[in-house]
Amino acid sequence: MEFAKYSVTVDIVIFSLHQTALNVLLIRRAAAPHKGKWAIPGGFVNSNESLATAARRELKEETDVGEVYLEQLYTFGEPKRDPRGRVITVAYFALVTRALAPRAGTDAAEAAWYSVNALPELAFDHAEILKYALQRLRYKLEYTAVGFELLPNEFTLTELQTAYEIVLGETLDKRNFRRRLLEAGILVETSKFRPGSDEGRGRPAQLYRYKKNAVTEVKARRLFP
Amino acid sequence: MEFAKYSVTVDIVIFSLHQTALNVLLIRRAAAPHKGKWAIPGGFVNSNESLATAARRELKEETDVGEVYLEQLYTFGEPKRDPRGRVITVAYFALVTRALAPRAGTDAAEAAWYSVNALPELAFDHAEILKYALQRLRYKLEYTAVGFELLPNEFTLTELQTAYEIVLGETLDKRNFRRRLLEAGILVETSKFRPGSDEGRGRPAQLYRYKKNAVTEVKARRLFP
DNA sequence: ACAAAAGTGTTCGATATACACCCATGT
DNA sequence: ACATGGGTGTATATCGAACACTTTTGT
Repeated sequence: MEFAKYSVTVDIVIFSLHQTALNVLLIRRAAAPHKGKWAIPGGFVNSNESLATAARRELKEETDVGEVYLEQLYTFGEPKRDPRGRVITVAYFALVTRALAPRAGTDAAEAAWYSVNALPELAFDHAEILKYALQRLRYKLEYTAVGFELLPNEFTLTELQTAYEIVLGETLDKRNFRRRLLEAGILVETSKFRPGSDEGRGRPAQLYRYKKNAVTEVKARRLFP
Repeated sequence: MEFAKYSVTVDIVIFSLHQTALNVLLIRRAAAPHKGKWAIPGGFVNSNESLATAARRELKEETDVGEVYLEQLYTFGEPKRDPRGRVITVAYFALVTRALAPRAGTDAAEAAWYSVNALPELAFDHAEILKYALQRLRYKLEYTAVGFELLPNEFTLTELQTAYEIVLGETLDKRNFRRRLLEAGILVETSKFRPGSDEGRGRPAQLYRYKKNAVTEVKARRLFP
């Protein structure tokens, strides 16, 4: 074909919860351009793999996770966004379940979790990508049940509520929260209990799991109006 | 850079209303591959233009429209989706205001509007793209006020309601519809009236315009729950 | 006068919100 | 016994759904 060809990358905004903040995984660039600056992890798409496969591969390179929630976000393709030449990036966002030790990939000097409330200056147009991802995450959380993806397999209702509160940045009413999630029919109660989290004080909380495919089931039904 | 490069195209799902059906603009391919098959219009991205600019340019090549609603939809990049080699396409969807005579572009033998209820067999993975676009349009219509983009500048409330009914595929209550849209504060009434549409019979209807930026204003407030 | 389409309010049920106390456990 | 966090119900306000008649015009 006689038409111009461009490099294509996938960049992945990886969200996770640590303590009381929503975090994103960033890498410090080991090479030019923007050497030394923090950036969203990503990489070039191989010629035999689909975009989603490339995203999943990059995700594995950065952090040891099994199944994760992964969704295509938006494609950024301004002509000058990369000084090396035209690079079109398909951005994804991922939700991972806990603070796994991040690995520095091949072209990264370092990898670290950053709270979304205290981000460093970012390379390329990554600030824009991240802003967009955050907006989408908040939006999705209100309308669907992706919140679980940020928690381990089994969790207490308080942990789940806290996760929602951290991401949405507002407090929620405990009774209303529990009623809504239980009535939505996306939770399965287990018979296990976990002792109070603060030094074992307090009444043990029941552990729940979520139904697989719950995310799609709840679609279009607003969870927190 | 030492990495593989790929062709990048933009494909645009152009929606419009004709009479009683939601239509899409399709072109018949003049060249291989899939010569003679119907396809979504699109083309290669030039090296100096952004993705959105490329989409807008292609849109103008296919149909003479001024301002239109244009939104990035999704990026499709399966390795084998185009037999010529790896082609990644950034799909957009557009809403245009009336049935402008479509023009056959450079690589099209023919262009025509097709009802989304009676589509021909489509080239490449375009059936998938179109299905996705339709789903997104319906979703957007419920949550935001994009419906106007399918109508001329001035319209009657009945016309607007009909547009919603056609796209959503269900009938709506007249009084509830009017109340909701008027209360949403996105309509401006004009002092003009249009004589009854069927041979001038019936009471003339008041014409409305919509506020610019209305689409973003209504975001996140569900219009038809 | 009649046919055709525009326009207009109210009632009822469902759902969201606001709110405070008792329960189980560890020390 | 007390400190800590888990768990539960009800009353009120708001919003959506259902529903039928009057008005204006052309013929």
